[in-house]
Amino acid sequence: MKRTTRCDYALRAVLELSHYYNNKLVRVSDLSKAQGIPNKYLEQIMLQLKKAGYVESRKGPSGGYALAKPPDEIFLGDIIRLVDKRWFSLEHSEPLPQLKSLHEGRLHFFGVWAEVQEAIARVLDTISLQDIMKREVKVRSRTNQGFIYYI
Amino acid sequence: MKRTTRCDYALRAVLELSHYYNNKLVRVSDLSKAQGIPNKYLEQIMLQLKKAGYVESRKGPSGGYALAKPPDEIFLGDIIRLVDKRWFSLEHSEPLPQLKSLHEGRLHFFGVWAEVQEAIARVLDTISLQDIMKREVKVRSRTNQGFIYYI
DNA sequence: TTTTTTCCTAGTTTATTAGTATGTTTTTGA
DNA sequence: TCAAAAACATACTAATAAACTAGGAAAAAA
Repeated sequence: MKRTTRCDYALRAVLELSHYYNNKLVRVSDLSKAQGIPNKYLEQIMLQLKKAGYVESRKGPSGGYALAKPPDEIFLGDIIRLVDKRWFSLEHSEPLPQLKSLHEGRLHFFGVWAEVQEAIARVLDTISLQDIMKREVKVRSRTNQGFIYYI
Repeated sequence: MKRTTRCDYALRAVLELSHYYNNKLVRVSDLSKAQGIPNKYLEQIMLQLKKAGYVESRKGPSGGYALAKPPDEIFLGDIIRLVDKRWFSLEHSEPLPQLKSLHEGRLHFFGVWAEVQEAIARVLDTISLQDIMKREVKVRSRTNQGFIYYI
C-alpha cells in the first residue's frame, strides 16, 4: 500500500512525540534528525498537524512541539486523512462526461468505492498511536551492523 | 478513494465487455467512443488486460476484444491490481536510512499497511463484474436534460 | 491487395509531490 | 534590552508519475 512520504513523515513525527507525551517539548530539528526527515519539510508538516489540533507548540528557545491529546486518543486515520487526501477523498464518484454509451446506465460502480473507504477506515480508525507504541518490535538486520526499522 | 483514471478506464472497458460476453467482439474505437476514453490510451490498457489474460482479441476487420472469462470469474481486485499498483504495492515497508533516533526501535508500523491492504482486498476480491452489472442503477440528474452516471 | 483492426514503442504534456529558500514572529535568557 | 533560538509563513524549484499523443508494424478479413 503506497503512501506519500509526507504521510510516513507525519506518522513518524507524531509517534515520536507520543513517547514524550506529558513530558517535554521536542524541537523539529530533533525530530528531523532522529527520523532522517528534511528539517524544513517537517516544519511544514508539523504546522499542518498543529492547525488540525493534533499537536501544540511553543516558540523561542526551549520551545518545540508536543502532542495535544494523549496517544490513545489519536488514531492513524486522523493523521492520514489530514496529510494524504488520496485515501479518503470525498470525490469517490465521478460523473461520466458524455453518453454515447452502447448500453446506457451501465457503468455503476457506485458504492464500491465507499465500501473500500469504509474498510480502510475500519482499520486505521481503530489503531491509535498508543497501539503502535505497544507494537514496537526490533528487527535486527544481518546486512547492517545495527538495526533497521521498518515503518 | 482516489483512483487513477487508468484504473477507472480499465474497469469501464471491462464492464462494457461483460455485457457482450459470449456474444461478439467489440472494437476499441467503440469502447472509447462509448465511454469517452481517448482511443489510443485505451488501446494500451486493453493490451495490458490482454497480456494479463482477462480479455482476448482478434485483429483485422471484424476484430476486437472480448472477455476471456465469464463476468462472475473476474473480480474488481484483479483489474485494479493490474492497472493501479499503488493499492497493492508489495513494498509496504520501507527501511529507515539512519539511526540517530531519540528512541531506538520506535517506529514500527509494521503490519498496519498489510492489514489495510487485506481489508481492501476483502472488498475488491469479492465483487465480480457480474455483481456490478446487477448493481446498475440509473440516477437521474435534475441539472442535466439526460442521465448522469457515476462510477 | 487494400482496408481495418490490434499490437508495439517512444515521446510529450500535465499534475502532484517533495523539497529548498528566504524570510518574519515570538519567546527565552543573559 | 538584546541576541539567539525556536516556531511560523510563503514562494519557488525539482523530481516523479500519470495521462496522454504520435507514428507506425503486423495480422486478418473481404
